[in-house]
Amino acid sequence: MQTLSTENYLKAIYHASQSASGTVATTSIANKIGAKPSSVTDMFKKLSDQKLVKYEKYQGVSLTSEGVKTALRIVRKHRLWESFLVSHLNFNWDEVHQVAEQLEHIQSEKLTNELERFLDYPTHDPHGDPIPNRALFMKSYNKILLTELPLNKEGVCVGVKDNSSGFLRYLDRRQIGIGTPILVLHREDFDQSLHIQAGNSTLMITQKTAENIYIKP
Amino acid sequence: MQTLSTENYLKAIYHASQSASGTVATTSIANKIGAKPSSVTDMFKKLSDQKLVKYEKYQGVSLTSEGVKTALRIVRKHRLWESFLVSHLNFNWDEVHQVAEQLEHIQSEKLTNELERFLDYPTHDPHGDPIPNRALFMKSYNKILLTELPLNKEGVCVGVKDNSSGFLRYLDRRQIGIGTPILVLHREDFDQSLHIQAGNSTLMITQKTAENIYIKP
DNA sequence: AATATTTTTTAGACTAATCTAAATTTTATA
DNA sequence: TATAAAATTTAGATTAGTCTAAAAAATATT
Repeated sequence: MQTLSTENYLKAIYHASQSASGTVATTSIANKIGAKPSSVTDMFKKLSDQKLVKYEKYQGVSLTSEGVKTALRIVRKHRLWESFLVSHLNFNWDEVHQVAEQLEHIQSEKLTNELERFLDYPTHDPHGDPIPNRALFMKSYNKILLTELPLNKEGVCVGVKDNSSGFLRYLDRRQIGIGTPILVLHREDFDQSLHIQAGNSTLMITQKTAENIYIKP
Repeated sequence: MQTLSTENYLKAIYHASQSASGTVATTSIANKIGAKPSSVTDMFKKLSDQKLVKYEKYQGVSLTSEGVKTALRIVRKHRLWESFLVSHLNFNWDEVHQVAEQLEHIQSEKLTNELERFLDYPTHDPHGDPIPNRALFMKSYNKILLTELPLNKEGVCVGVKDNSSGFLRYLDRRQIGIGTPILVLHREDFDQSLHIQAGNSTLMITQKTAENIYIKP
């Protein structure tokens, strides 16, 4: 049985190892968790004793297969709860994260599985991230960044890289959301900004914005 | 902001002061919480510093009005979640308590209020206990124990005193639940056992059982 | 009322998770 | 490759919540 703290570490290590390859560094987890590197080292040792991570001094950590399973169980709960909050409790996609951070720690397999059934087995959460099923298996779209979408090729927004509520609310104002059809009309050579058609409206977005939007071509 | 532990103490004190009058004793809380009396004393001091309880050495505690409010906020969440689990997630009334014990600590006013709306403002949980509304106000039925229901006077089961899953499953087997119409056919002088009509079936129940069933006459 | 029993509190210790400051190792740079 | 900088670990301290054992107070009993 994990504590709240160990669950948060496992999840942070899981997410960190998704973006970077190889092992995960102490400081990167310290930043994610909001703790000092020395505390992270202590926790790495503890998780290593429990065989949830492989840890070698000064060499960072990687999740064992048991560690991955534990992390995925938490990710599964997090994303199911986010889906519930948006679909039934009138939460906006930029409001769900903080609450789901708490709900993901509730221990009850029945609860998780019944919630999944109630939601009719969703495959993706409100940010477009895939939801692990009961067997902890998930398939993600074959997605690209909006910066990589060729000119005049129709695509659909299927997710965002940056989940911060600032960015999500910005997208709301631009009327861009999961499922919005997107077409790149022009790419400005000078600053890589894009003129796009999003749904019915035409608008300009910066390179930075485009780097945080996932597209299914 | 309360911790998980202080919230559990406040709730325990609240429930204890519902049944007994006057102040609540150290040992009674120790038993409810499953902690040693010395730990309870420590916590009483802490809660007293926070002005959530009135505490005098060797004299037990009572909740301040702020303490009552905090406790009721937790009770509200507990009962709303229990209602949700039964009405939408296929939980039986004997399975909800343990999960609700975790869910009641989730901090999000929006979540609580939206859940209440989603459930269409329920007034009672699956055990017949009243749910405090947003203003923390609740009204309970004018209920009596089944032992007090006069012979041949029609009543309806509106709650149970003992919420243990053993008792609840026993009632399930007898097909007694919230809303079941009950009529006392005969009261045995010898051992105070009752012959009752519950719904369509006639059955015998012990005094102990009758003492744990609430009836609205 | 004196004594015995029970309840409650105090004192001191323990664990998990954190911190700061110092020491060590790795990585980058001149 | 030697040195500087950055990352990581160790050592020791802190906090919240708990415990045990002993002391003190309240309550019950003779």
